[in-house]
Order: sequence, then structure tokens, then C-alpha cells
Amino acid sequence: MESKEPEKKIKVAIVEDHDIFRKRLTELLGFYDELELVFTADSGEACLKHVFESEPAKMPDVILMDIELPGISGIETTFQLKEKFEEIDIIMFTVFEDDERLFESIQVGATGYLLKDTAIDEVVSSLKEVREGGSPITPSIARKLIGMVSKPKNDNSSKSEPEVVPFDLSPAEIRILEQVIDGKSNKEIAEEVFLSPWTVKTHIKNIYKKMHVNSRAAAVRLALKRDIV
Amino acid sequence: MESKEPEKKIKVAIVEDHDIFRKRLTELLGFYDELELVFTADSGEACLKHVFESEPAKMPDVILMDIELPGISGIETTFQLKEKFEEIDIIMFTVFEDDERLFESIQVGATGYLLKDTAIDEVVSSLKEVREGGSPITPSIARKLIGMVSKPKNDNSSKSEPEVVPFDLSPAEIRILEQVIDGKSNKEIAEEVFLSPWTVKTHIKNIYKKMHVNSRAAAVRLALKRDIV
DNA sequence: GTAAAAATACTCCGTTCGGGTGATTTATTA
DNA sequence: TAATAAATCACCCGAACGGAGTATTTTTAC
Repeated sequence: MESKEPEKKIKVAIVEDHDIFRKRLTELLGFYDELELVFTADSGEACLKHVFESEPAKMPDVILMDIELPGISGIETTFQLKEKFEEIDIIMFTVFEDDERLFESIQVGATGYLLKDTAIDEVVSSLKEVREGGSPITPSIARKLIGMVSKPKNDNSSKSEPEVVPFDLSPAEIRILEQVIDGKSNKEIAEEVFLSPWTVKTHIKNIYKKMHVNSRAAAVRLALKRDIV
Repeated sequence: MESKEPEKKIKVAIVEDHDIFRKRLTELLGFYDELELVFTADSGEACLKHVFESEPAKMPDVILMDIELPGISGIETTFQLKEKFEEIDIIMFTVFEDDERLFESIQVGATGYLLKDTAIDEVVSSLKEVREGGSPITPSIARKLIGMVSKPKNDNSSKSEPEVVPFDLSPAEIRILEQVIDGKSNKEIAEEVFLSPWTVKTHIKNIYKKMHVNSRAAAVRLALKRDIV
């Protein structure tokens, strides 16, 4: 399609509070002609300021975002950015592998998820990949991601009945979740299902774990959005 | 971590019905000393036969599995293999990107998912990665995977819809209700809307009165059912 | 310009919730 | 049968919640 043109540069931004790491990364990315660094920031607030005040020519295509930041986190920053600038791709860039952050990052709209020990070459190809519609993910992270959508117990293989993707809730848990959605208290639920309030509480805690939420309201929202009930 | 031993070879198997492709792949993988090809198969049945009759020394660590196969599919083959040989990692290797197959592959226990145009070097590193607990996934595939767990974005594309508010909630109240639906606490909401937590609480109490509920969960359910947000 | 209404801020109080931990019983399955 | 997993019940603690009431400021309406 485009033959003559010198491949538009990818505009990149770095958000990273660790000075040494940020500068090193800046330096390394500088070696790649196909990239153009439009800004670096050492906090989520600074990043938001940059983006919101950018002239179009300096608007980043991709942001490498650290998760751990002073002030608002990289996840919160991503969320706020995505609200207004849907088109910016954000790659979470972190030393953390924990599921919670991964899940939240995805929820708020991160496109990729790389560990900081990723080789620079791979970081650069990741930057290109997101621009081509891909989602570069460190393999060890990808496995966790798969764990989130895979169902451990599934016997009908050829059955083409995908249904919804629930969070692997047991029937008892689903029953309790329904009561939660109805706005009932643990005690009320206990009476309804003939269990002790403590058991109900335990079930609800397990439900939270599986759904990656930590409040009734959040659980209700997720359950309804995903048609679990 | 791994220092002493001369790195045990990774035992690999290839399941691929296209002769040319299979032979080419066999040849290429032969250049890598760290790999040992234990068998190739041109069908799911042949693969199962190989594995079930393998002596332990020839049991593959990783199988590169084509999805499209004559007879039983690669997905079905994977399912049957995983039933008995949980420890074998299986990388789906395909030209297809469609969601259904990706989803099914994950359901039956595939560890990785690569497109056939993946460079041979990356295939080899993928083989190593699965042995180290990772899940190599082609970026374009990973994005679909993310789509499965990410929350649906609220698209304000069709603004022409007549906005109906079943309850006479004020704009401020609706704003706060939205935060409640997001599972936020009063304090978090207060920070978000620049009000004191007490004011937020007052608003929420008023919302409850108007909606005739008395808990966040119930409010969330009603709001979503009635499309207030 | 004034009165009514809405928005904001705060206090007290009792209850519920969510997180953590651990014991006991009951399937399930190897 | 033995080992495991799942379900049930229990307690502690601090934070958050929900109810009721009061008061000040701002906005709206007449």
C-alpha cells in the first residue's frame, strides 16, 4: 500500500517514577528510529497533565505505564486516560505479576502487560504490535490470563454450547449471589438458604475472590453485566 | 537458577496434517540442539496413539498442535490428551484467529496459542517458555483473550437515544450513583466528586429514598435493571 | 427580594461488612 | 482406604454502612 513513505514513527510516552529506570529506558528507546518519544512522566498526575495538554502532534500512540506510582496508580491513570482518549494504547510495565493488578489493568483498558525484565528489543516490538492491533503479554502473565477464562472442569468437548463465561461459581454460590443482588443482608440470606450467617459470609468471600471484587455493589454490577444470573 | 546441568532437552512433538509444512517445521526445529523431536503425526488419532504408546523416555514435553486436522480436531485431541497426560503442554498452532477456536482451545487446556506465521525463533522460545510455566500467545490472539475478561466499554457513540431517567434523580445524584455502581466507597466517591464524605452519604441516603431501597447492592441492581446508567 | 428547594457539611449510634484465620464435617476421588 | 477437596460453622477486628437528626450555604422560582 504505502511504498515510498518512511513509515510514520510511533509516538511513545513513558510513565515511570524510578529515575534511573526511566532514563535508561528513554536512552534505549532513543536508538530506535521508528520511535518518537513525546514525553516522560514520573507520576500518574504528570502523565494526565501531559496528555490533556498535548497538541495533537505530540499525542502519544502508546504509553508504557508503570503500575506502581506515587500518588494515583498506573491503573487509575490508565482508567482516566482511557475515559477520554480511547485510542491511546497503554502497556502496563511492571515488576509485579500478581493477579489482582493484572485483572484490574485489563478492566481499565490496558492493551498489553509486560514485565520489566523484558528485553528492550521485545519492548520495541511490543510497541509495534499494539499499533497493529495486538496485545503483547509476557508469557508468564498470559498464563494467568488464561486461568481467568479457562474452566478447569469441562467434559463436553465437542458440544458447541459456549454459554457465558461465569466465574466458575458453584450452584450454592450462585444462589447466594442472587440474594446479594436482591440487596439482602447476610443474615437474611442465611435464613433464606438455611445456613448460618457465618457460612453465608464465607461463601460471599469466596465469590468475591472468584469475581475479583471486594464489595456487594461491585459483585452485583459484574453479575448483571455478565448475565451470571 | 539453572546452573549445573547441560540443560535437559525439551522433547517436542508435531501434529500437523500438511506434509510440506510439517516437514519444513521438522527440519527447522532440527537445527536447535536444545530440542528433541520425539514424533510427528499427521492426525489427531495418530498423535494419541503415539502418546499412549510412548515409553516414558519418548513422552513429549510439548506438542505443537494444528487445530485443523482430518478426523478428530486438534482441540478434541488436546482434550483427550489432557485427560490422561496433564503434564504435557500443548501449543495450538494454527492459521485461524477466530474466537471460538481460541476459547475452546483454552477450555480444553491448551497452554499456548501461536499463529503459523510466527517466526521459527519465536516458536522455539515459546517451547522453552511453556516449560518455564509461561503461556506464549501471539499478540493478536492475546487481544481477543483480553476481550474475554475485560469489561465492556461504555460507548457513547449513539447519543441520539432519548435519555430516560425512571427516578427523578438529580445529576449530582446520578453521578454518585454511578460511582456506587462501580463499587466505590463513600470516601472514594467523595474524592472523585470533590465533596466531603458526609455529603456523599447524604446524597446516597436521598438516592435510597427515591429508589425505595436501603443498600448499595439493591440500588445497583435497580439502576442497572432500569438502565439509569 | 424573599421564600422554597436543593446542595453541602457534620454528629451520634448501632449494625453490617470484608479480611483473616482456623475447626469440623462431608463428599470426592485417587 | 487414604488423601483431598469442598462445604459448613465460628470468631476477631477495624472499617464502612445506614438511619436519624441538625445546620449552613447556594440555587431556583415566584
